[in-house]
Amino acid sequence: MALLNGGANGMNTPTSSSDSVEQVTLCHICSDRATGNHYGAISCDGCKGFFRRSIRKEHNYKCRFNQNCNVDKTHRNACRACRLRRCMQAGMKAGAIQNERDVIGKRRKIESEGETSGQFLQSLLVSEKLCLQLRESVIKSTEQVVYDTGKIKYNTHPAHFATLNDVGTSIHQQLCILVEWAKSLIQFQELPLNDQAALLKACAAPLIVHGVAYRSLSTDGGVYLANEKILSTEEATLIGDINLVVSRIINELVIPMRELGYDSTDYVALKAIIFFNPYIIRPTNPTVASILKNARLLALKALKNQRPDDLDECRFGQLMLLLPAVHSIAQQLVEDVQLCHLFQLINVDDLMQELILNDGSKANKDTVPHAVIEKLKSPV
Amino acid sequence: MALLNGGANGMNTPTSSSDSVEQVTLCHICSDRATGNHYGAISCDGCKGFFRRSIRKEHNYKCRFNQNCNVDKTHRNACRACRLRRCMQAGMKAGAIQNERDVIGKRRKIESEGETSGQFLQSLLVSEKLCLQLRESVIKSTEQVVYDTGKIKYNTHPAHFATLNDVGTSIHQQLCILVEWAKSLIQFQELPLNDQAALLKACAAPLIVHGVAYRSLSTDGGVYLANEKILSTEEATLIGDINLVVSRIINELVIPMRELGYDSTDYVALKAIIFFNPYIIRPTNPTVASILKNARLLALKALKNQRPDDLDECRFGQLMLLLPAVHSIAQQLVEDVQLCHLFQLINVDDLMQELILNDGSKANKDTVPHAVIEKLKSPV
DNA sequence: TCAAATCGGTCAAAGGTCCC
DNA sequence: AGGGACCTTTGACCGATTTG
Repeated sequence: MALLNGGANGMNTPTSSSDSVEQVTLCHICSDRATGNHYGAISCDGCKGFFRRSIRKEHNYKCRFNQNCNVDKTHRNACRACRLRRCMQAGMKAGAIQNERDVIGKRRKIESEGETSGQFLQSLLVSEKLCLQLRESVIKSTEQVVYDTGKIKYNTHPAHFATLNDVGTSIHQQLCILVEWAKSLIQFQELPLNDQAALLKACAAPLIVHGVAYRSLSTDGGVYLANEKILSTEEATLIGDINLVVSRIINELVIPMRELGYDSTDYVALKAIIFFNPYIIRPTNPTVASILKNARLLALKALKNQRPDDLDECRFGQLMLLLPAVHSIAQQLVEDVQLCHLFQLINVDDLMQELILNDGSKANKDTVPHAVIEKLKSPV
Repeated sequence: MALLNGGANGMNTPTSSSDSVEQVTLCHICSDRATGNHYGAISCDGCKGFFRRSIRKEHNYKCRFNQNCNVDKTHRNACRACRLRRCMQAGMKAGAIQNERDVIGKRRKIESEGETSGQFLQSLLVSEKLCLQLRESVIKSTEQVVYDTGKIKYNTHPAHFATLNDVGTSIHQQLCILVEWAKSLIQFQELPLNDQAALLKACAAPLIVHGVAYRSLSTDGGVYLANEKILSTEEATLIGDINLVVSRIINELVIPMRELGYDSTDYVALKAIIFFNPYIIRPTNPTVASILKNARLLALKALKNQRPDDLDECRFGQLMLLLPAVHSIAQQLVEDVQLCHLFQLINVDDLMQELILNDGSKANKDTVPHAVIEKLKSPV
C-alpha cells in the first residue's frame, strides 16, 4: 500500500540506504514506516496524529535539552518539542489541519454568543483558502508577464534561494493577493472606496511581514517568500539591510510562533486583527470606524476562544505580543525597500509605490492611489 | 471503562445482557480488580505499574522464602520477586515496556501561580509609586542644573504650554526615571549589565510614549509631558513633525485608553510587558531570555486577571492592541528627535544619545553606552 | 464511476503524575 | 522510597471526503 508519489513536495528523500530489497517509504520525521503524505510530509500514523494533536491543542512544548534530540521510532516520544520541530522541518503545515468535523454521537458546543465570532472565523478561513488558490495563479502569471521584464528567471527548483529581485517580485505578488483578499471580506466591502484604499495602504507592509513569517514556520534558517523562493539569512547578507529584516522575522516572529504552535486559525484571526485597525486611518465617517472596531472585536474573540483550556500559558496574550514585532519589522522593511528603490535595485510598479512606499506619516496623504483604486474596482 | 473484550476469545458480545451481576474482571496476578490488558496480561493498575518500574530499573529481586509466596491483593507487596514472577507467568512481556517519554504538564497548576502574578503586580505598583516620588525631585533638579543650560525657562504656571525645548527636557527626565524604575525591579537586577543596558536602549522610546499617553488621560487636546508641561496639538504644529506624534498619541493611545477605562494597574502591567521583551535584544545567555520570558508572562497574567468578569468586550485583547501603536509611535518619535538633533533644535546629552538616538537596528551595536552603564552602577 | 490518497475520529493500552 | 489511583498521550485502525 501507500504508493507515495511525493509529487507536490519536491524535497529530496534522504533514504539513500533503502535501495536494498523492500521498497518501504520511511517517515521523514522518525524513520518509522510511512503511511502516506500527511500535512505536507511523508510520515507515519504516529507523527501524523501527533502533529494534528499538537496543532489543535495548545501544547507549549519545551525541550529539556538542547533542541537537538534524536527523533526516531524508539525515541520519538522522548521529546515532543523536538518531534514537533522535526515535523515542521519535514514540511508539515499547520494550515493543512482542518477544523473539527461534526460527529453524530457528540453533542455540539453550546454557543451563546460566540457564534458570531465563530462564523467570522469561518469566513476568514474561507477567504484564506481562496487566496491560497489565487497565489498559485498569481505566481505563474506575474512570474513572466506582469512583473519583472528585465531579468531571466531560473525556476528549475521548486524551492531555491532568492535574489533581491525575487524580493521585489514576492512583495508585488503579495500585494496583488492582499487586495483580492480584502475584497473578499464582507466588512471591507461595506467601506467607502477611499477608506478601503487607506486601510490597505496602512496595513500592507505589516500584513506582508506577517504572511512571510507564517509561511516560514517550516523553513529553517530563512524566510519563505510568496513566490516559493527561500531567502536565507546568509544570502540576505549580500543584499543590503534585508538581512536584518529577515533575521528579525525569524527571531521575533517565526521562533515565537513555533513555540506557541501557531496554526492557520491563529493566522487568519491575527491577520484580521492587523487589518481591521480603526485607528490607523482617519475614517471618513463614524460608521467606518464602527465597522472596523466591530470586525476587530470579532477577530479578537475568535483568537481568544482558540484553546479554551489554556489557563497557564496565557497563549492569547503571547499571540498578541507578535503584533508589535510585526509592525516594527514592517516599518523597517518599508525603509529598506525605499532604499533599494532609490538605488534602482528593485523594480517598483504603481501598486507597490502606492501601498508600500508612500509613507502614510508624511504629508502626501492626499495623493490618490490610482492603481489601488483600479484594482479595487476590477471584478477579479 | 475498559470493558475487557478478551483478546483470546473473539466471542464477546458488546455490552450485552450480562447486567445481572457485575462482571468484574480480575487481575491475573493478584486477583484485584483488573483495569485492562497490560503488557500482555489482564491486570490491575498496581501490577501494571509494578511491572513497568521493575523492568525499567532492572531490579533483581530475591525471594527470601521458597519462590511460591502468595500473591493476592493484600499480600502482593510482601515479596517482589514472587510478584514479578507471577507477572511473567501471567503473560506480561518485558518487550512491551517502552522508553521513557516526555514529561506531561503538571496536574496541579492552580497553586501559587496566580498568587505570583499578583505579587508581581504589587511590586510593580510599588516601583511605580517610588518613581512618581522620584519624578518630583528629578523635575526640580533637571530643571535648572543638570540639563538645559542655554534657554531661559518660564515656570510660572503649574501647567502651561510646552516649547520644543520642553520636549527635550521631558524626554531627558523620563529617561532618568526610567533607569531608576528598571533598577528597582528584581528581575532586572538579575540581568548582566550589558543586557540591562540593551534592554533599556530597546525599550526607552516605547516606554516614554506609553508614559506620556497615560499621563495625558485627563488632559484634553494635548499631551502631558513629564515636566508638567502640556504639549497641545495646536502648539505642536509649530515645531516640526512632533505634532504628528502628538496627534497619534492622542488618537491611537489616549482615546482608546479612555474608552477602556485604563487605570494604574493596567499601566504598570503593560509597562512591564513592553519592558521585559525577550526578543528585542540578543541575550548573552539563555538564562537572560528565560528571566525576561518569565517576567513578561507574569505581567501578561496580571493584566489578563484584571476585570475577570469581562467576557464580552475582550478588554485584555484591546489593551494588548495598544502595543503596536506604542511601538510605532515610538519609532516615529525617535526619527523626529533625531531630526531635531540634526538641526540643533534641542539639546541632547549622553543619556538621550545612548537610549534614544542610537538606533539599535543599525550596525553600531557594539558601542558601549557609557552614560547608561554609569547610571546603572550608581546607587540612586 | 471508483479507487487511491488523505483528511477526520476512536479508544485500548502505552505513558506520566503525585498523594500516601 | 516505592505503590497505585487517576489522568494524558500515543498510534493502529477505521470511516468520510476529495480527486484524477
